[in-house]
Amino acid sequence: MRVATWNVNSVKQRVPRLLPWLDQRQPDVVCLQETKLTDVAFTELLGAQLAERGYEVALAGQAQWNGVAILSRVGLDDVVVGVEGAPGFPDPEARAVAATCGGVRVHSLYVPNGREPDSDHYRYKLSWLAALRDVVKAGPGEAMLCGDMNIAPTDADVFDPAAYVGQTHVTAPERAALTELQALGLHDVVRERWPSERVFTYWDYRAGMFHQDLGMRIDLMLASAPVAGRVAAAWVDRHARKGTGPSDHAPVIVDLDEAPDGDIGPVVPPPSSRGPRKGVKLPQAK
DNA sequence: ATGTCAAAAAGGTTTTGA
Repeated sequence: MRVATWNVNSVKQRVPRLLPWLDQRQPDVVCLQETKLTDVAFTELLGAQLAERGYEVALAGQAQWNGVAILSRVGLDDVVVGVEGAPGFPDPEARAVAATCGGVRVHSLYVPNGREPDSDHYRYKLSWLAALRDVVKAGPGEAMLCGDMNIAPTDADVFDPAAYVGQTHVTAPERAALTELQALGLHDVVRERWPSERVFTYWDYRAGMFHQDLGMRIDLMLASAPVAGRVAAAWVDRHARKGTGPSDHAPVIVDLDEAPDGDIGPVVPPPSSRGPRKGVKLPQAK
């Protein structure tokens, strides 16, 4: 099962990049953030084209800002919009949707930006993360938190730690909130796969930042242990940040091996019942 | 020039958010 997350920075503007990307990468589950559309407008824009590709869609949108979605072609059950108990700013914002897809509780998350440390928006971010932790804690054991966390977990996740001192995304309270979330048993599967590589998911549009690879890793896929143990690949699709009309974020893609209990998808028959493969010479009986 | 992009209200540009 291939799961991806992508902050598209307006799904309306990104249609010419999103549809070819779906066709090329063939993700089974896609978490989108910053769709910036109401659910009605999203469905009018993409409903038919996603259905054609076999995706069911769970939406938590609003006009103009924010907006998240989950696309799935491996089932989409028990959809929950929002984070129970989370604050608004001051009204609730469209920042979370969860669904069970292929046996995994998938969360598409757009964590508040925080703007300035110690601002109202920053406090909102921290409260929102605390509420998210409580929801995940009460949830099932097979879970993936996917999305734009607006936090760089460590200094290795920003191009120049000195340039970010005193700015949001890197402060100790934000990192502590992320650590508390991960303390529920979640694995940062991209960092675990690439422990000492330069890996970014976001590059500012300005000043040729992408071209110089001056970015941040703020889009994360956090998997509970049973899911993390199935990770076959985990990577950032930098190609999607190139070319004409990209988002300022690249997608993150994680491939999961089949669940060990085999309740995901069709059971492959054992080799003995499948007969010889083409081109394989069997010993001849005499 | 915060070397850009996107949305919306206004307005043919400015404000807000990232």
